[in-house]
Amino acid sequence: MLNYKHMNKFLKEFKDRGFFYQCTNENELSDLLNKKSIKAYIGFDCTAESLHVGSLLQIMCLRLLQYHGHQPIVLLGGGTTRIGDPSGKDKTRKILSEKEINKNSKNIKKILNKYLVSNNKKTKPIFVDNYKWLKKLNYISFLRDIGKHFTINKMLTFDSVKNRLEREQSLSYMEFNYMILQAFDFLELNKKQNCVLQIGGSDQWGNIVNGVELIKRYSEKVSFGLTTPLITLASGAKMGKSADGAIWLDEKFLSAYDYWQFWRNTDDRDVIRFLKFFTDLKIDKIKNIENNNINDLKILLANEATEMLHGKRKTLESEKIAKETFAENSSGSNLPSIEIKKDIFKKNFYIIDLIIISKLEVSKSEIRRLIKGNAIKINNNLITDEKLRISEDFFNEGYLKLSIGKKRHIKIELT
RNA sequence: GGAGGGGUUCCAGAGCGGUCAAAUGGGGCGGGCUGUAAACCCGUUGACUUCGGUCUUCGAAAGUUCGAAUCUUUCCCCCUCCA
Repeated sequence: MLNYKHMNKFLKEFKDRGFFYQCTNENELSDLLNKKSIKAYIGFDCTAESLHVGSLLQIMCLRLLQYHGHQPIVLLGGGTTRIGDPSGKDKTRKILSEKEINKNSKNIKKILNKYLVSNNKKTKPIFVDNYKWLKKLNYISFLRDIGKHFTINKMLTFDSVKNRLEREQSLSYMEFNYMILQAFDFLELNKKQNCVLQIGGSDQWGNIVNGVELIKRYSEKVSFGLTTPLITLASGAKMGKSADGAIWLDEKFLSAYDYWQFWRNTDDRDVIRFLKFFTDLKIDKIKNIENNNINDLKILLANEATEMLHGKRKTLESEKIAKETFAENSSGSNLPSIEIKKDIFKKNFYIIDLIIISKLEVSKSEIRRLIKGNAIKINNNLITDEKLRISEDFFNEGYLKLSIGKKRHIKIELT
């Protein structure tokens, strides 16, 4: 075991932050990192239009890499997405069209750029798409050059394959090849970019090791693999899913305020862990504040995480809105707002219509249920009559605050 | 190619001629307690409603019947076993 003192700084912080799960050869990697700057890569699937917090840990790995003077390579899996990674999946997933994959790839790149900006040429992220080389593969020569290095015997022992077979779920030949292609990616990046390290989630271990071995056999060169643990929440749920689905890293799908709220609502038990995972705060600093008021820590977490993605201005704004709506219970000048015209009151205009217009709810039945359940408030006054007619009288200084439950609020302005 | 099993509301999974908008669990939502936490308790969870009901759902289409998620036929899709 490596002496902690001599361990490479990047690797040390990687461990201190809880990023570390497995490494193909820790000592050697540490030595190499001590000697020089390297290039390391992480692959991202292009299955969805945006990344969500499930991928955030990987992104933070790349950031940490940059911080320590190494260069991240982001591999957009335009080619492998066409195949589908069977790791951790019970079923073959649907195959995406070319157009979708390209669109996804572009969007994902945009998000990653927010996290990986760098003026330093040496740590500037390199983006590559494996479709570029995978599409050119020639089947016969690929089998001869690459395929010969893989034995079926071994491939059958990998969890991704084994699980499928054990559960008697079919695994297509196409998916079976995924790991070979990923190994080939690593080889390609090793040859072309001199990339010597692949990082990934623990579910990628098998795929990564394959790459390391392929490079050894094919090029007789040493390379490394490093994996991060699968993050589960204290509640046992998978990271990244919430009420309305995934916590997207794209403002188009999830507003900065909602993103901020996601972090603000972190389970007590996860807060310190998440500060280490998802903020740039130094470990020492985190140790110092560990026993601070838990809610202050949550706000800190929310601020740090949101600023990294959405910038300072939107973060401050989110914090302010939150403060106004939760702490002061005021109308919240920065609340999301919509406008309605005075004319609308000429006809009967009920509370239900108001909520429909606010888009906070789309179903009238659901709104009726909410009213019965004491969930609807106007200007902090509980509404119990579903036939309540809304008039100008409800507006103070030209606006009104509509609330559903404790967490959904909107400002409605009269024009 | 042969033999079986199956597709049910967000998910899992009951129902197998009327009492079925469909058990139960999970999840979600709302309320209570609190700290915008956890745990716990309660309510709710197709749409519309003048709150009487009305309309649309059980892979798709057609049919039997007073009446179908439940029966028949055809089609589509998934799975298992044998060759």
